[in-house]
This record gives sequence, C-alpha cells and structure tokens, in this order.
Amino acid sequence: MDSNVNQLLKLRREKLQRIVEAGINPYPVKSHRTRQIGELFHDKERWIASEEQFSVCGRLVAMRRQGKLGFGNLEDISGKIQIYVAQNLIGEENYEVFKLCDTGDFIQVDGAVFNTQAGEYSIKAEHITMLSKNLRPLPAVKEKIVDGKAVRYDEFADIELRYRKRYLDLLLNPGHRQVFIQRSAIIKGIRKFLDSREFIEVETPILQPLYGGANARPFITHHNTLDTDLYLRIALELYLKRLIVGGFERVFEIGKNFRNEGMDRFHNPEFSMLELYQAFSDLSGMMELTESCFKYLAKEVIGQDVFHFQGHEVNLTGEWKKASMIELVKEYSGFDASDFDEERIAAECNKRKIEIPKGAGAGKMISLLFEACAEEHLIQPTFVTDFPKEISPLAKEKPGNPNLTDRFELLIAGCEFANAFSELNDPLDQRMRFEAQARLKELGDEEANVVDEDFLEALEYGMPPMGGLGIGIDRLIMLLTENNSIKEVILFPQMKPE
RNA sequence: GCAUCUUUAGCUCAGCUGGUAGAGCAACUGACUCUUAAUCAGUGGGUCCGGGGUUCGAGUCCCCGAAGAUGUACCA
Repeated sequence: MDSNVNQLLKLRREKLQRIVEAGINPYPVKSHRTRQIGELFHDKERWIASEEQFSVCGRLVAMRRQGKLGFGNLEDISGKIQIYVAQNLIGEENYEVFKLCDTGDFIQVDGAVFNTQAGEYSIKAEHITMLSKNLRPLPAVKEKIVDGKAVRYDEFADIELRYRKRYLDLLLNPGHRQVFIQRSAIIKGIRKFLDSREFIEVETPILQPLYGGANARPFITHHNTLDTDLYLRIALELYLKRLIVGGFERVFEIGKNFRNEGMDRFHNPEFSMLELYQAFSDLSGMMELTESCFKYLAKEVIGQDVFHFQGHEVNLTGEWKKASMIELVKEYSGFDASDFDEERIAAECNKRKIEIPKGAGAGKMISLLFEACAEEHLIQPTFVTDFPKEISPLAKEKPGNPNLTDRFELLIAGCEFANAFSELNDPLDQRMRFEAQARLKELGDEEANVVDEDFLEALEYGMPPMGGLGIGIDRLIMLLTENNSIKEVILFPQMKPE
C-alpha cells in the first residue's frame, strides 16, 4: 500500500520539480482576488456584458484538457465555475503553467466571463497563476448535472475515512460541509436569542480543582507548576452559579464538557453544552425559554417546523406536552410509584429485569423504570417534570413533596435534549445533598458528586432564586440538521488511534 | 463490555462451491481549440486489515487480534 502511495507521491514531486525548474514558484506568498466565484452568478448577463476583468482564486476540482485548449472547474467557498483556457489567449508560456496544473491545485485565474458554445457560463482565462501545488491526488468524485441536480459518482463515502480525514470529507462532500455551516448558524442563533433576552456570555474554567454539576467520571490531568491534579470540567453549572452570587442576573456559556465514558452515536467524550442561569426565574421560566429557543432556531435559522430524526417525524410546533415522571411511568407501564415505597418499586424493577445499583433508593429506581418503560415513547417534544430528589442533587425541592424536585428534562424522539431546574439556593440543604452523594460515592458510585466546599461557601453568601437550563448543543444540531449520529455534527469526533 | 456485520488498487466496488486478483474513476504516456461523469489509444499500480492454523494450494475455510458501523448495556 505504502509503495503505491509513494509512487503517486513521487510523480507529483517530480512534477513539482519541473515547476520549480521552469522558474515558477509553486507556493507564492501573494494571491490576488477581486471577486468570489459566487458573486459572478448573481447577474450573469450583466457580468458578460460588462466584459469586466476578474481575478478569482480557488481549487481546481476537475480538468478537461484537449491539446491547446482546456477546461477546468474552479471552486472556492462561494461556488464553482468553469474556466476556459486557450493557448492562443494566455500565450504559450502561460499555457505551460496550465499543463503543469493538476486537480487539487489552488490557482488564480484572471479573465472575464462569457458563455461557451455549449452555453456554459465560464471564465475565459487571460492568465493562470499557480497558488499552491497539490502533492497528493484527491479521491476521485465526479459530478453530473441532471435536471439541475448534481448526481455524484464514486462519492468519498467510507464513514471511518470521512471522520479520520475530515478535511477530505468537507472538500469532497458539499452536503457535509453544509452541516457545519448550519451548525455555525444555529450557535449564532442561540447567541442572538439569548442576547435578545439580555443574557451575557461568560467563560468559566475548563481545568478545575474539583468537578461537579453532573454525574459523570472526569478526565484527570496534572499541572506541573502547581504540582496538583486538575479535572476537565464535566459541567458548567457550579461556576456559573457563583457568577449569580456575584451579582450577574442572566449568564450563559457555550463550551465543551468532558466525560470519561463510553462512546456511541449520542455520546462523544468531549461535547458542547449550553448552560444558562436566570435570577428571579424558575422552572416554568426555563420551560418557556427552552420552547421559544427551539422554535426560534427551527423557524428562523433552519426554516423548518418538522424534522426527520431517529426514524421519527418530530413536529416542533404547537404547545409542547408536559407530564411528570411518575405519571409517565404509570401511563406506559401501569405501575404507580407515587407512594415511593422502596420495596414495591424494587419488586417492579426486578420484575422488569432492571438492575438496581448499590445504594439506590425509590427515586433512583423510579428513574430507571422511566427510562426502561416510558422514554422511548416520548417522540414529540415532552417536558418530563417532577424528578426524584435523590437523582437531582442541585435542584430545589418541589413545594409540597419532599421526594421530588422542581426539575424537567426535555425529551424528543426518546432522547434527552435539555435539563433544567429551579436551582437549589439553600446552602444547608445543598450540603445535605452533597453528603448524600458522597455516601453513594463510598458505595462505589463513580459518578456521584463530590462535596464542593468552595461552592457551598459561595451559596452561604446568598444566591437568589433562579432557573437554570442546560442544552446539549451537539444533539440539538443533530435534530435540526437531521443527522442520526453525533459524529456527523462534530468536526473531529473522537476515534481510536489507528 | 456483549452480539451481529464490514475491512480487496488513491476512491467506489466485483471476486460463485478453496486453484496465488478484476472493473470504473483517479494516476502516467500519446492524440485532440468548445469540453463538462469529455473522448480515443496505450501503461503502471495490490503483504486482499494484522497474526496464526487447515490444505498440494487460502481473498475465499477455522482460530486469535485491530479498526469501523449497527444494536444492546453503561452514561440521570
């Protein structure tokens, strides 16, 4: 395999040598561009009539040379245009440069636009300049326009190669490039939406002396100067809350979290998260905000109400369903867990062959029942409310029920998309919750929270009542771009070393 | 982690019940001044994912391993 690659490389290197010997710089510093290719398509007739001379730059993605005349396709970020290169126009010397071009090279073409005899809108080259020589032939993807639609042949389609060599995927598969353009637009849309609600964007530490804000195993690293271990954050929560203690009333952060866990089509070890906190709001405020934000992004950024996702048709319009976890368990399994009777609930879990982890109480078991019975049925957007306190160590107790919290998760197509609560601001209660987590940790729960004394101290100074919300950005983008794997929406997903 | 499937030329793929590899595109050489999946003629290119085994003989059968996909478990 290697020897063959080397042979292909060798030929391109020899060509490079010939270019250098001809006195041409294959990697010049200067390029000159007066128009993007896309601009030339705005009003073709006007450009043709103007006979204006353009300089365009781009990658040569196809070549059709025939003796002393040649065609090529030149592509930049804005579009693709055919170039027409005739020896009698550019001169013998410059035509030699064209003959040394390969697909994959970056070149500059100077000339005006015209229609060829076949009616193809093209640039009639007056001069060709080599901008960057390609030394490794690109995988061959051909394209034919049928009824105005591009039909592609021999697409660069190997999933593993696409992820490992993402630059080739982006270069050769315009549809996949589009996903990341949309990703950028969606994130921009989130910022615009939150800006309209007077949130400020902040940045909090990724390297943390303690990790918290979620149940997950962390990545551990080491700081040499401080000679101390640090954790990569698993959530943004505890630092953002400190900012609300500090007097900010509406903050958000969009950033990477890191969780040392398994990978599948919904999980990448590093993933993007939006978290926001709004003082003097609460759970219902977060619900309204979540629903408005999703609808805004769907309508204003993507321009769609209905999305095909995970084999379902998801409709984001209308008022979203709200139901408590216990109601949903009852609806889909017939089992009523509202009495929090540990023995009865454990028996129900056993009946359904659900493994009960060490130290799990009624609340944890209810959530397991919910996941086993109800989750997969929640296809249209559903706010699942009233989470057991036991599994919600940072959420405020639900008034009138000490077993539950004022929390929701948003489920769409059976997947979790958002998580929000009325945030716990009682420092004494928070300490007891941390201690309960610490006991779970001693029982072997590697994902239980650790006691964060510095955070508790901050709470003791006083934190206003507030709503908090987390949205998994990658999953949101999966939904809005209709992709079924998280790897399709992360530019460089985690892969095992080859 | 477990189960199933996949891995053959730079890319996309063929290769039936075992007889030491094929196509298209890409590459290279030549022809060609209106092509556009350009065309025509010719050429080169493979440790068949890796390692063992069975066999006179393995891309093909068996075992072990690797990577990937899917499902499942775990991950609220």
